[in-house]
Amino acid sequence: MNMRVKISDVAKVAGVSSSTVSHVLSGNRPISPEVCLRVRQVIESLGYRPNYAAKSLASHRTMKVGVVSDEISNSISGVLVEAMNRYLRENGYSMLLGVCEFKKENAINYLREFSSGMVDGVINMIGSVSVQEAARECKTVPTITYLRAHQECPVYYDRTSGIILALEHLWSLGHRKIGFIAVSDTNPETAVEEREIGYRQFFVRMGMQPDENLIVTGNNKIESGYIYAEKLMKAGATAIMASNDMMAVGVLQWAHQNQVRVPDELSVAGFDDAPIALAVAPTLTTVQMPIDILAEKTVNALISKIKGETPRQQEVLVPRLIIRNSTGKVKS
Amino acid sequence: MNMRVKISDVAKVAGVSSSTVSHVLSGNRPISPEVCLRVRQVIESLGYRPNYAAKSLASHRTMKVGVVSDEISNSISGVLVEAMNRYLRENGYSMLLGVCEFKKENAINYLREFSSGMVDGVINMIGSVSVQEAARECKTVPTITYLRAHQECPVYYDRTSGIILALEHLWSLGHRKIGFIAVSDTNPETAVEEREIGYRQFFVRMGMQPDENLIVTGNNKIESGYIYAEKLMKAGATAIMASNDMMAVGVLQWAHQNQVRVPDELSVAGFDDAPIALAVAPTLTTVQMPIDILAEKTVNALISKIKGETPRQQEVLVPRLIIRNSTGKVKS
DNA sequence: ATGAAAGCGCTAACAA
DNA sequence: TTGTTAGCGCTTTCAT
Repeated sequence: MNMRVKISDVAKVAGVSSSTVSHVLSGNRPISPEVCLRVRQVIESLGYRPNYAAKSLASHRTMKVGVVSDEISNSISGVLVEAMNRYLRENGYSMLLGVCEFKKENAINYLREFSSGMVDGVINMIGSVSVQEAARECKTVPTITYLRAHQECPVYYDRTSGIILALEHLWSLGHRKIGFIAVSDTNPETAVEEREIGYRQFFVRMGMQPDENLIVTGNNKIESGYIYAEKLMKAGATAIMASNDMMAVGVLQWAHQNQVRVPDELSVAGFDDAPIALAVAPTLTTVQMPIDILAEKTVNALISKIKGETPRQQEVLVPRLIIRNSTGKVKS
Repeated sequence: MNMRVKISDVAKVAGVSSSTVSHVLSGNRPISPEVCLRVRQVIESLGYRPNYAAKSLASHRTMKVGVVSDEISNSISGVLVEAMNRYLRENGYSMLLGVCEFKKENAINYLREFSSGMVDGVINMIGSVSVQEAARECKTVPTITYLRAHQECPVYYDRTSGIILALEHLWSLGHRKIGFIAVSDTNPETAVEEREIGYRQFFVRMGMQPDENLIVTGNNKIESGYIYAEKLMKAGATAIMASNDMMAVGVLQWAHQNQVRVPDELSVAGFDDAPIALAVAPTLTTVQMPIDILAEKTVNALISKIKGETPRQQEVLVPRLIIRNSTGKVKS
């Protein structure tokens, strides 16, 4: 092992005690200016850096937060993780990221690993891990599960009304036969998938029976949109609402490949407002996830929890519709 | 602080010494089957989990690798980070990720933080941080800088010949006026941007002077493609080669908005083969980064370095052209 | 095959 | 304002 310079070395050279050096670094006890300066110079000249493990062992704090996510590239979760990272750093924390690749086993491992003194708090973003499971695995380490209907989650984002917002927009453009690409993943906190509920609710509210031929279930990926677009068109859809942007992009791709003009012959709407919504042509009308707010509130909630403050009541965020170029009046 | 169960508690209940428990866990000393079983049962029933900080303080190992990257969402780096994460875990390491948001200051901070006993090794993916700088900040901690021409980097990927590959393809389709969107970011290890070199080299090889009106410099983002597409078309380009996929997507977007049909009226090629290359319509012809191989070789090199093995010689990977639907014969 | 005990490098309570 | 010292919870050498 490399003989690194330690706090006692600094103390010796500076002619003070280790605890003085420690306090110069932490700043939580008054130090005379001269001593402070001298210690800092010695630290500089010796190239001293505090040992992280020793520090956290002694102080019972790591200033680290563990985040478990299924993926980070090519999806809205990456944007979210980046935003959380930003807020964590603003509060002096570093992020330890566990990427699980949709394997629950990985997620559980990360939660266990993280909570054995590795971090001060955990953010669980894994859809298949419930609030209770996360809390159980993390034992005494403060844990926040991201975006669930469950009371203990600091923020919740109402996907049901998000879908309704988009459907109202399509309806106002004259669309009546609106295809819907649902998703099967239901999180453990809600019995049924919220976006599909929104779809069904909307049509009932409009005095219509939702047409089962216009409802298909995808896998959140581009391919689902591509595959189901044709089926929905054949079923008479003049517009397609997808449960996320990736599947909406798949629909656009199918349309392009089959000379179906968007939005003239087919309107397409997505959900999330992922970066890709702006990259495709035509740009995608979509329901926006307020990523920054979600990240901030989640991080803040965790930090309060770490500090032992009593949690605030759950906040419910209202979705916003972003109208771009993939939706238009129904063809007459 | 929470009174967590520690190794001595397990030892007491199991009627053995702490060191025996430790060895049951690590497996690096023979233990009698009965003792082993008893200890494991006690561990289970007490819900014991080793304290991470104490472990690394005593063992001088963290089994963690720090990765510094500018971004993770919406770019090829996220895919790469995910791939590295996979290989690291296969080797028993966890990843500590530092997202720097293109601020060099953040990068330096992460490198310093990581190398103060927080990780066993560091992977530097920040373009503006040179091999030397990274090594300096990380002191005695083994460090690998990702994808540089520099000798000490385990893999290198020849972008110059990658561009030439794509240009040969366009040339064979009859294109002679090929616009090029370069990028200004040059990494500290190479004096000039390699992709631009490739472009210039190609035309010289074809016995032509590269036309300066057909060369513009973008910022790696979609908007650059969008902005420069028009300029390059006006300069007579029948095809546009972009230095990355995002800018190529910007060109597609401009084309779509201006009723320029791709590839009938304009061919477009990108670089990287980011996920978005498959999401757009038409799908993008591009030069593929061998992400998985790059990730594996980089991770393996770091792990060897951690183990103190002598580094192997740098490996140079050959790019591959992926022909999709955004390139076609020049219009006659 | 197992135990005893000396640290790892730091923080924080207590003393001065 | 500063120093002394007792741990933090584990690994690992040395003994047995």
